[in-house]
Amino acid sequence: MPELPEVEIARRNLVRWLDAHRVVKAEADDTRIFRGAERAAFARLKGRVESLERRGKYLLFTFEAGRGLLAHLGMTGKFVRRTQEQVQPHSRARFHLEDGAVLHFADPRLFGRMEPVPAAQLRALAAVQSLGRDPLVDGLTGPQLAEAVGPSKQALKVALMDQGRLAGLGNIHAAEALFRAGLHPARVPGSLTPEEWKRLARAIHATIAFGLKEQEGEEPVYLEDRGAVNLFRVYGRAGEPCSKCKAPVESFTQAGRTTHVCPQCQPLGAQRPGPKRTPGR
DNA sequence: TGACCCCTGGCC
DNA sequence: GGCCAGGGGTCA
Repeated sequence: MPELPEVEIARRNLVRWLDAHRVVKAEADDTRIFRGAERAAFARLKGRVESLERRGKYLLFTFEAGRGLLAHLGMTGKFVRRTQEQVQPHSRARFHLEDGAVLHFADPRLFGRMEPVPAAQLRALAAVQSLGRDPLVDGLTGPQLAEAVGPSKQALKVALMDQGRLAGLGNIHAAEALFRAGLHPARVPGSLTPEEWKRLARAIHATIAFGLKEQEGEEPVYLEDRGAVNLFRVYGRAGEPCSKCKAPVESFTQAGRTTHVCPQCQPLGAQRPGPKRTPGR
């Protein structure tokens, strides 16, 4: 699914496409990607895109004339560039460019979201305001991670995916970062040492960098959609031997999501993952 | 704070 | 043919 690296790749592609050619026409189908937002306002987006920012998994478009768009790819959304003749399955919204190309927002499951708003209001939207630190945009050190995630009473992985604490990590990259850091997803955030926070911050950066490197290119193919090729270290590998120690990778459910973990490389240790335990530090 | 919901392609 | 996947919003 689109998490921080996938959305960042989408942003880079869009910048490249939209820098070169203005939008001459925007149109969108009547689908639930607009939720409560005004679909007619989407059709008024045109001209040059002055800036395109990413915060967590959100894209913030600023068009000329003060028009703006907040976009979220949901779980299956992607932006692709096609010719006018090419048919794009599940196309929900389109930008027609002056060179004749068409940028489609394609989203089979309709979990994505488009919200046209005046550009001046983009940053004030609740969805954007409530986002925590973005590792790529804001940087992320061990102490900063500890400050953002440490106070959470939720399991470590659940807290990492809390967009209000840290913006951009989803189920896959959170699991991968924890594996790289050798930390169990069920650890209590308050129990991590400064050294562990540092390791985790580094692991998050490494996971994001890997995702960016693997997915750079014109056509988005999400890592988990690459057929038999699983490039992840633990995600989707339940029952397989761990790439480091050969112990079988395990999976369990946390907050309704599947978590993958190597019990050897990511020991839970002596800590009781039980509730209410005042964080030691 | 957690359970549920949306939605459909892909896989068993 | 049925179940699973899950980001994020909503609700109890």
